[in-house]
Amino acid sequence: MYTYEYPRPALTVDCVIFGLDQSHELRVLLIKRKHEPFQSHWALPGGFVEMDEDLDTAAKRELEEETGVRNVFIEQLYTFGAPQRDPRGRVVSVAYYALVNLNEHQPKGADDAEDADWHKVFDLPENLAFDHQQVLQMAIQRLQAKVRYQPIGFGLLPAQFTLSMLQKLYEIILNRPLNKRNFRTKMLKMGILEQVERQKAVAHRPAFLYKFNEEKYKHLTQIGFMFEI
Amino acid sequence: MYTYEYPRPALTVDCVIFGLDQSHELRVLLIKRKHEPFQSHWALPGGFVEMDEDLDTAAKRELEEETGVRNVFIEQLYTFGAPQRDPRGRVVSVAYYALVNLNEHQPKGADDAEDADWHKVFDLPENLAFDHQQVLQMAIQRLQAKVRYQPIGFGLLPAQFTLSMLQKLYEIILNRPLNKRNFRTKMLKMGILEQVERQKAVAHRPAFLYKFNEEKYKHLTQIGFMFEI
DNA sequence: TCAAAAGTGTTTAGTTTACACCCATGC
DNA sequence: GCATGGGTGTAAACTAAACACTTTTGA
Repeated sequence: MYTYEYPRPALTVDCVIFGLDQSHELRVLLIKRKHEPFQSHWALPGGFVEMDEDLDTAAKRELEEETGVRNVFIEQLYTFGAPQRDPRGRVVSVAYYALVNLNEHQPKGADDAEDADWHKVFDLPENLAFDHQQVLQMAIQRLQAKVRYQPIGFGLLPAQFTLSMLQKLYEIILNRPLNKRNFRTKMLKMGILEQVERQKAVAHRPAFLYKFNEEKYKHLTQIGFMFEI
Repeated sequence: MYTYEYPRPALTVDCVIFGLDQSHELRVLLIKRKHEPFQSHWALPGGFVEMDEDLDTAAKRELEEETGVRNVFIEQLYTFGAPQRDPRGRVVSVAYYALVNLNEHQPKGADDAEDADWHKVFDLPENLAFDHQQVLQMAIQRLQAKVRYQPIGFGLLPAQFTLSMLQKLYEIILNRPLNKRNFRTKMLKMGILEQVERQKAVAHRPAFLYKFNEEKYKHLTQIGFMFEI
C-alpha cells in the first residue's frame, strides 16, 4: 500500500452556477467569504470532497446546498492545481459549471458565507478569491463554445419558452445579435422543439410556447444528427 | 488551518499519448504493469503528483519519462474520481492527452512497467487497468472533436508534410473518408500552411511539402478567424 | 387605431458536395 | 508507356445572410 507514503494535496470542488435573470442578463452565483483567506472577497461556492464521494456527487451537493436545485445541467469544467493557488497550502480544485433557471430559485447562502448574490457575468467584481477569476473565465468560454453545438441552453429557461426568449438567450450568451428569420428557421428545422400552446394575456400577438424534446434529440443524435447554432 | 483536518484522496496524473505510425494507424502508448493491483494488465502511463508541482508539470514529466519528448501538444482531459476506481484506496486522477510524432520517438518504459508498447486505438486490448478504458474512450472522443476546430493534428506529423498526409491524418482520426478536392481547397484557403519545397525521389509526381505556420494562425485567430475541418 | 412583438417570403451570396479529369515522376 | 499519387475545373445542391413585409393581440 505504498500510495499512503505520499503527502497529498487537499481536494475541493468549486461550482460556477449560471442563471438568467428577468431582465435578460447572464449571471453567476458568488458568495462573500466569511473567513480568511480572502475574507469578504467574492468567491465561487465550493467545498471539500468527502472520502467516499464521487466528484460529480460532491459538485451536485455543493450546488444543492447553495441553490436548492437538483437535476439541472452540471458538467466538469477543469481541474486547477497550481501549487500556490491557496495560501493555506496545496489545494487542488475540480471546477464544475451548472445552468439553472434563476426565476425559480433564490440563493440560500451557506454557513461559511457572509452573503451570496447573482453577479452579472459581463460585469464581475474585481479581486475574486483564489484563482476564481480564471475559473470563471474558462467557464464562460466553455459555455459559449458548448452552447453552439449542444442543446444545453434550455437549462437556463423555464420549461416552456418562446422562440424569442430562446433567441435572446443565445444572443446573451454569445454576446452578439442573431437574425430572427434565420434563427427560427434553423431551430425549428432541427425538430427538437415541441409546440405546446400559446402565450395568453400579452399586449401583442401571442407567441407559441415550445418545450425542448429531449427524447427526440437523443433519438436524432443516434442517427447522426448534430445540434448546431 | 482547518483544511488539514480532512482526510485526503491521493492525487495522480495519467497520460493518453497518441501517435501516428508509419502504416497510418492511430496508436496510443500503454504500459504493462509490473505490480499489483492489475499486475500484467495494460494501463495508461501515470504517477503521483508531487506536493509542489503543478498538474500540467506533472503530466509533462510523466510524458517525458515515458517517451523522452517535450514541447508537444498536451492538454488536460478530465478528472476521474469514482471512490472505488483504485482498489488500494481513494485515488483521484487528472487525465491528460498528448499528441506526438511517433516516428521520431520510441517508448522508453519506466521502472514500474514490465513492458511498454504502442497499441492501435481502434483495436485496444481488453481489461485495461483501473478505469483506463473509460479514460481512453473519452480521450478519443475529445481528440475527434477538437481536431475539427483547432489545428492540433499537425502535432502527429513531421514538421513538413504533404496535403495527402494531412488528409490521411484527418481520415484516420475522424474515421471517415474526406473528399480530396474539398479538403485541399479548404485547408489552403485558411492560409495557415506555408509551402516549403517539393518532395524528391518519389515514384510519382512530387508533392509540395508544407509546414504549419503557427504565427500566422495566432494572428488570424486574433482577428476572428476560426479553424475548421 | 396604435404599439408591440410574433411570424413569414424572398433574393442573393457563399459554401459544400460530388465527380471527372489532367499532370509529373520513376521504373 | 504505364503505374502511382499529385493536383485542378466546374456544376449542382444546399445554407446563410439580409431585408422587408404581414399578422395578431391588448390597451
